[in-house]
Amino acid sequence: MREARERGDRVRRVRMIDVANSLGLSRATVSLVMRDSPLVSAATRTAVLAEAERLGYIYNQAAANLRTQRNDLVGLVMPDVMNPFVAEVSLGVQEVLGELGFFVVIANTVDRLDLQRQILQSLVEHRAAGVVSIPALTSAADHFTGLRRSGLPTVLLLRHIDGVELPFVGTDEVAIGRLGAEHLTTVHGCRRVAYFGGDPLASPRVRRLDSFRRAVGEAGADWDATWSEPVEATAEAAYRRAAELLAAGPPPDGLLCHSDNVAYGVARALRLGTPDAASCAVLGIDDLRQSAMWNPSISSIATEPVELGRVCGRVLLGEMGMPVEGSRTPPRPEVHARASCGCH
Amino acid sequence: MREARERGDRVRRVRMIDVANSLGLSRATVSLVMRDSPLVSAATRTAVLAEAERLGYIYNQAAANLRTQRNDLVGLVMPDVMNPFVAEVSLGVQEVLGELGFFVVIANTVDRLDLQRQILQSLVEHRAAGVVSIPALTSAADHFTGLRRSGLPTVLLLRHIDGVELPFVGTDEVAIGRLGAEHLTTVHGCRRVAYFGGDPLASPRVRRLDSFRRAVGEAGADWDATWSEPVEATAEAAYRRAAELLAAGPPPDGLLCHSDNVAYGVARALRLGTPDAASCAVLGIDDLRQSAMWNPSISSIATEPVELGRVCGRVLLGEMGMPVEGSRTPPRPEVHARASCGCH
DNA sequence: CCATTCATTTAGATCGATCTAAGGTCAGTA
DNA sequence: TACTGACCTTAGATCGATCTAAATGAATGG
Repeated sequence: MREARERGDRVRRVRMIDVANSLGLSRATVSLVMRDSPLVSAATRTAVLAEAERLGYIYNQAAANLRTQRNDLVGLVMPDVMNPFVAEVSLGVQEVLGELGFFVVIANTVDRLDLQRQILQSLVEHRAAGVVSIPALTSAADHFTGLRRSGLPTVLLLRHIDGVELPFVGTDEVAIGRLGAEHLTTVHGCRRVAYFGGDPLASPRVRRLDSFRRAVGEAGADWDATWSEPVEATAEAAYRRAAELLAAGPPPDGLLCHSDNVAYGVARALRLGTPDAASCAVLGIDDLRQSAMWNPSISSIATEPVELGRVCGRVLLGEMGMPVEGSRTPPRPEVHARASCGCH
Repeated sequence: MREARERGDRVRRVRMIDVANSLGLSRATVSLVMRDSPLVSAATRTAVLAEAERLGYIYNQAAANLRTQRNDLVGLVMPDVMNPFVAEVSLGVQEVLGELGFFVVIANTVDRLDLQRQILQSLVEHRAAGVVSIPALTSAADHFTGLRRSGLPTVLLLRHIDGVELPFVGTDEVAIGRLGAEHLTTVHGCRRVAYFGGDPLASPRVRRLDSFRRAVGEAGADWDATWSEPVEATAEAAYRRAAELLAAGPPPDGLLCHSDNVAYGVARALRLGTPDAASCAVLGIDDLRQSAMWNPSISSIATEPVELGRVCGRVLLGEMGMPVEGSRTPPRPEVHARASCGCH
């Protein structure tokens, strides 16, 4: 054992050439075996694999990456792994790309620009095969010029950044706004409504709000600006804000919430309030799996996050110049009506 | 522009030697600048950085990794990014390791052994700096022998696998079981209790169940075996099972649930059941942020997932032979009493 | 029996960085 | 003048794979 070890407990690495020498073959042949090339004979293949196993050979990706100028790493750069919606989207991306042998990893920016910059830089320097980025909230166009120049195939997901010439995949915010307005006004006859919560910088909020407000106006219902102020998109923050507003006066009779998480907090505040508060119709967005379990069960506009992730994965494959099968259009949102809007 | 491009639109890579030649310096000097070495003069440093910027130089990590036999990649291999508890743990791990310049990424096994094997193999071949693994449920000891042999610094998290000689970090399951039993029997005077839900293979369940059951016996309360059967640890599955059991007869008067997610489903079933069902005390485990928002608000045994992640990160640093500051002992669990057990 | 084809194998260059051991400059000192 | 040490810079070997173009040997065909 002595000569096999050096520098303490560190084992001397076994390389392709060691496997080759041990069998009287060349590195090239061993390399072909490792890459499952059809060029080598079956006999050689089994001999090489057996010898590699016996010697404890471990393929060195760093060396291969250097030579081929390629890498199987695909980065999913997201601002919040705690958010069940984006977590679900990641499943779809992983499904599409993992199947083709890519090594899909998630990197968490925690919505911080400095971390986002560092992570994207790292992916560029590692010569990743591709990147899917849900931009941090405060991102500007020039945070992505480096990425663009590097030529690394990139897709922006969910949050659109004006002025960035990179492919974008997101939910159909216009449809979401319209669906929400229709459901609240036409189905439930709400006369005064608001869009509750979300960060003012988030592009989905801006677009939904616009479409929602227009559709509400067309239906002849009133717009409540106070209840439509931005609020951090967590259940706790939504609860606190809704409770404050309730203390100041009665709520609108219909609320489209920025996300199911926001709806949870709003529903709690309404339930603990006056009886007329409890009659306010609440509609979430995302339809998280938990929403059906809530009390009251939360009505929500479903956006099929997993399929959205698949679509995103396919668009990225297109960017990487690979053949793609399947839809590259985000799924159509639809209302899943439950108790919180008064449907059951 | 013509000579700068080749093969369609692909720009000829700029290398260190190009920067060096352009300034009449050697590669070595440029390399030192890129690594922020104190050996180079301030004048040379600024000149090199400016020229690198001008030429559009991008550092090649693959080449550096090959030469140094090192990599700043740390893999967090987990079975379910949708689980808010493990997502929160990941924040702690990332905090500790990210601060030291490691590139922390999350890889999702979806609790599948084949994907887990593939991901761990990939990390070994990439010569990652370290791995934190929450093993897939059906993992056996021999799924980790390859990892061990490779010498890649590894920490197992949350799920213990018998016979694996790798450092393990997890919540204090014995304390959780005891705390749960004490709260239900001593504080609320429950006479008949059960441990609800969780996968039979999950090591936390086995350990908690053991400790919980013993403490329950010592307190003189009865054990309900039917309500203690394993159930998939999702709110939906817990709801369905609890509803089934309720239809067959009255529930115990105290339930320790495998997780807050499970408690959500159980609480819903109890609330929709008979009045005596609603009086059953429910205690979750993990204390997710949402739990305070639930109706009824869910009492839970808090395990400080972020701090647990930090502890895990520190243990991994230790494995990598780096100096470590801070605690390497998991935080002590404590009961956060709310409405679901009858505290408010 | 030689030319041709096919299947398999290979030598040597190459990817782009870092490391080692040594070299050059220059000010201060004996 | 020669020596010393501090400071900065560098030539050449090296990491471990893949690629290109060519060699090898066996089988086939005329």
